[in-house]
Amino acid sequence: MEGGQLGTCLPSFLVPDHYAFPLPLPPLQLPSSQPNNKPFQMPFDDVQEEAGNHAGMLSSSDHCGLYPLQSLPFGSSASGGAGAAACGGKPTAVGFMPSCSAVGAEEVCTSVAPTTNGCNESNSAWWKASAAERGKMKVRRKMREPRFCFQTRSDVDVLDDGYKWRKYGQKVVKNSLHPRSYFRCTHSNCRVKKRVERLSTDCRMVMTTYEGRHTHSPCSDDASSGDHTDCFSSF
DNA sequence: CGCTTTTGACCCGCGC
DNA sequence: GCGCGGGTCAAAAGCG
Repeated sequence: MEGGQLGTCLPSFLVPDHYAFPLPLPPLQLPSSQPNNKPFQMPFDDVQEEAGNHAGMLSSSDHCGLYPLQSLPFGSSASGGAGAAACGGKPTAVGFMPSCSAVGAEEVCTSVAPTTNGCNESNSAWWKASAAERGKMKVRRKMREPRFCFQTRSDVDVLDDGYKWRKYGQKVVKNSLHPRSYFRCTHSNCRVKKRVERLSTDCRMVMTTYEGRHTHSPCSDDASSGDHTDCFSSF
């Protein structure tokens, strides 16, 4: 079910060192048959504006396939047409902002669960909470995890980011032609979730949203991604 | 047989 | 308070 092989290039330059990134940035790799993939990322957090500024420094560094979404309408810093300029020469990215409005305006994370404490509530399968634990779930819902979202042009819905995911739900959302899929990291004590959805404006574009931080390296899950250790160690 | 996916139901937050 | 919509649960089915 996973997509193509992992990439080897990690855009660590996108991440401000003080920025509480939700998870090690996945070395996403799109199917090699899609040379024109132009994924772009968009950090979601209460420091997103700053993150955006950092991202703005690397407009020319697109060799890794990831680049910022400055055109997203978040905050006052988002200027409507900036995207076109920021993404100039990257036609696949420009023009998909529209439905991003739902995303861009969407979540701004307000709480960042401590990486370690975040998992101490746990059991190997925290989501299999008993009815008695539902109360905790409610609280958890309010406390949103840091999120990280990006879009890619790909034929496959789920990109292989080196982690192992289990699908736990799928839902048709309003104003979207395609259902949204919900995934959880299968690793013990890891609460990271991922949402995958194709844009209604362009079915080739896949919007992926990560929520939470991985408490492990992708290598521990998937031996095939062992050669990405170096990339992740930078985090 | 164990793990994953599917899918309808349920829960909860939010806007009106 | 009510309805809507998003997110999650959990049983059943599918798959290797």
